[in-house]
Amino acid sequence: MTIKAQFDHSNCADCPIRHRAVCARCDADELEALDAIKYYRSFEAGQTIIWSGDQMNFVGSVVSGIASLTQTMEDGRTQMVGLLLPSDFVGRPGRDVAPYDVQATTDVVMCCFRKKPFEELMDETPHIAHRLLQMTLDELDAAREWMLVLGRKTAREKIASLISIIARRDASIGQKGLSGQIVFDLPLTREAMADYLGLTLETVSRQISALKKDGLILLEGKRHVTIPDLGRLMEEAGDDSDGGFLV
Amino acid sequence: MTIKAQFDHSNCADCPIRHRAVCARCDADELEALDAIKYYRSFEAGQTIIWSGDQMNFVGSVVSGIASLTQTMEDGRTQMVGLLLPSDFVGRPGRDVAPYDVQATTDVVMCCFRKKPFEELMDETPHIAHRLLQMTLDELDAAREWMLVLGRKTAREKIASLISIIARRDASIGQKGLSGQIVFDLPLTREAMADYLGLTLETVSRQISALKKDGLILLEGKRHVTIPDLGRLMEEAGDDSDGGFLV
DNA sequence: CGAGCACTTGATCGCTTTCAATAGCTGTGG
DNA sequence: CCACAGCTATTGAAAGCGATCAAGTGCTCG
Repeated sequence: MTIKAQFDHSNCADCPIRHRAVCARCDADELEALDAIKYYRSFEAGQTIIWSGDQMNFVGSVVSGIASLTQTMEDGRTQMVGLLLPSDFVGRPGRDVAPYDVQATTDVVMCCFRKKPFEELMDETPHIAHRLLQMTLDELDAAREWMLVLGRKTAREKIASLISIIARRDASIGQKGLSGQIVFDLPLTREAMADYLGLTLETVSRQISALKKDGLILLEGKRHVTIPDLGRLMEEAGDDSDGGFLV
Repeated sequence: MTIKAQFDHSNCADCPIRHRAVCARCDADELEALDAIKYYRSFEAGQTIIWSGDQMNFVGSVVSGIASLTQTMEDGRTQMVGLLLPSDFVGRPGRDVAPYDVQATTDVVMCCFRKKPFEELMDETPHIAHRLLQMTLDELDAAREWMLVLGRKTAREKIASLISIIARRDASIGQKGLSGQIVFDLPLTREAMADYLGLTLETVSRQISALKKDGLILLEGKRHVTIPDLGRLMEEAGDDSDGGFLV
């Protein structure tokens, strides 16, 4: 069930994702046009936002919270194929049917646009189309980065990769630095991590325990993580620790 | 070393990828503008077209042949993250440095555009930007499809997936039907397949032998494949055999 | 004819999965 | 306040799949 949005963005100027979302490049006029076709929806953690195969009648941006794109095989095996953070875009202009399940991993607020008007708007305003192209290219890069993780990394490297990516994204959104300690909460269950990494949840649990034992991460409870040295963790992930690109 | 292009497309109208490439939607004027900044380059099988980290001074389309995008870890592990077929686009407007190696898997002819003028052209001609967005979204879908393969499929399913995807793409380009027998040549070495699938070349070889023994594929020599029943092969790949989307 | 390459096949090893039991936490109701 | 259900997570033991190491085949080209 959709719960009530806990904040009212009557004004796009106040929007927390204003400068990163699909509308980032829009001028006042364009923003007004978008405003006319937008509405907010909220979802509780665990809810499915869109079912694979469903008719899509909106596209939109994640305003707050985390959602995931998931593919499922007939026999039930699942693979997460995308992690949607605030400002990420959901849906594809020009496509009617959703190819993946979209699920709210945490409580999620979305800024939705009715698809038809959005598509028309996109044809008229190059700023939107251009920004969407940029974001899609970024997602493609992230997907390809992830293919390397899925195809060639060991379980330990996969976990280290995931944790350092979450840490970097978190730091990037919160404008915190990457040097010194990084502290954050894992937004994913062990099972969701396993789905993302192509592992079982038991293996995820074991490898997290191992990283903890080796002092690469500190755990308080199940979810609260402190990274004493991100560089060391990224080495463990098999990345060159200079790789400074933030998704 | 670059070898001489074996055909001269003085005229875009004759181009074999005219209707599928980034220029697909362009009108006569736009085509002329593109024509002014284009040039052809040819590469021999095995050549590296672009090195990861290199300055990119062009973008372009694969006209003929097959190229691959590959990521490499410091210790030498590699993962193919994209397979570029005729009409596929190489390079990213707005980015200077190549993030992946691009290699010619077979002999390749590319239609290149100098990057700077292409970027300017893109800002002016929505047809190009729009088509590029479409193609990028398609590639993103393909990448996500592949994440499921890499993360959750068994070696046998991976091989079956790769062969049926090549078969479908081949049939789509050649305008051949998908019913009845499909006959084609594998454009990849066992090692390249392994790189694509996150396997070793020995495992690839074993699984191909197994599929052959089970009658799912017929082999003549090492590369020439006949698929007696694509539906059955796709079942083996773990896909629902109706999944009719062609990349 | 021999070198080089792509590929195949065999034997063994080890990592991740699978199956299974247990711990810890939260919320509910007696 | 405690007992218990339900959930998430941890840990152990055993099995299986793909990797690794190794040898050998078949083809092309000089």
